[in-house]
Amino acid sequence: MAGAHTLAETERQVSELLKGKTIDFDSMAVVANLFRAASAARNHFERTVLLQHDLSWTAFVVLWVTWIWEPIETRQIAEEGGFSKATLTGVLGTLEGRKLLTREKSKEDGRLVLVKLTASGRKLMDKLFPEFNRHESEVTSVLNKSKKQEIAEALRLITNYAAEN
Amino acid sequence: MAGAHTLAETERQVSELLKGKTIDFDSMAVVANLFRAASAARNHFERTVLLQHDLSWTAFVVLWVTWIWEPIETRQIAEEGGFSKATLTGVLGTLEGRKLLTREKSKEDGRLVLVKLTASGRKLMDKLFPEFNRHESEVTSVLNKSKKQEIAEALRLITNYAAEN
DNA sequence: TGAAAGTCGTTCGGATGCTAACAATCTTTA
DNA sequence: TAAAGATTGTTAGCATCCGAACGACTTTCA
Repeated sequence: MAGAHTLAETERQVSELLKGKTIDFDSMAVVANLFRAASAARNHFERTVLLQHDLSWTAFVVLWVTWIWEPIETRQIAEEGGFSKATLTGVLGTLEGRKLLTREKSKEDGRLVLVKLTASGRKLMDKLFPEFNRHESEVTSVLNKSKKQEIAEALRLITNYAAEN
Repeated sequence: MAGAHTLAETERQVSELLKGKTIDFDSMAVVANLFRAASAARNHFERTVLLQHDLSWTAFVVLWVTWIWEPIETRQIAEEGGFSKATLTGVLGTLEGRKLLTREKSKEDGRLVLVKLTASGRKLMDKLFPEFNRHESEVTSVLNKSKKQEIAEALRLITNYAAEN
């Protein structure tokens, strides 16, 4: 990642290509860097913590959300994780096969499926999450505490806007 | 997207699960919201601007990078876009089939392939990018100008760190 | 009450993405 | 110069992901 060209060069080229038309460069920079950062961070986590536990990114997110909120309905996992329910079905199958979690029909509503971690899954996350969190600290170590809080809040605003429109 | 639980609830649960162990919540919030925002924004762009032009996210990125830097080597497209060269080969095939760009062997170095937009591809981007940029403005409209610049810079720092480690 | 509408998780088919292996080409080295 | 090594784009095989259609179940409402 980390494009070979600087942002300034990119802006110069874009304004050259669109002479006359008005472009919002500040917004362009936010969006471009948002995707770069997410992609680079995901690659970093996959290469480091996740690979040694043989977990894909999505599998980790599923375990994380379940670990925090179990018992949890599958639709909630999909919503929190940001992927489709079709994708989730496959990942749940894999993780269930590895005995890291269980699926169980809800008694109150026969349409729902409840997901829980197994003892083995819980043991994994007790070890894995602190490890993952250390890498989160590393990756964001270029920012101080108040900056982190600002960024998190700003990203949350973007998420809310984009999800609702 | 936009998880059903608030950040505060998540933090409370995590600290309950990991009693005694120290967790860096500020960094956790940055990373969690980074992925939420990227996913929500990408979905938003795909639903709105990209769908009506029958372009996938990756296809759009390829066109965008090529539009700005043509003629450009394929390895540069992959680097700027953040995907593998194998992925790029497929997307280039699709876009070449739709006559939006061309591939051409380099004369200086027989291993390289140079990519250019066709007149039709250039016409598309002249129209599409301003449209896309209006949506970038919208999605980030919750931030003022100086905030946008801060966020962009912070994300760039994260990208650089993650890409190098 | 009972039929229509809504919601849930799963399945299916297809698109997308990656790693590893490969052939073509260039560079290095002795 | 000739062989070994490095680099590039493509291919093949595999995993992941999504939208649409579906069956099971619940809710609505007349």
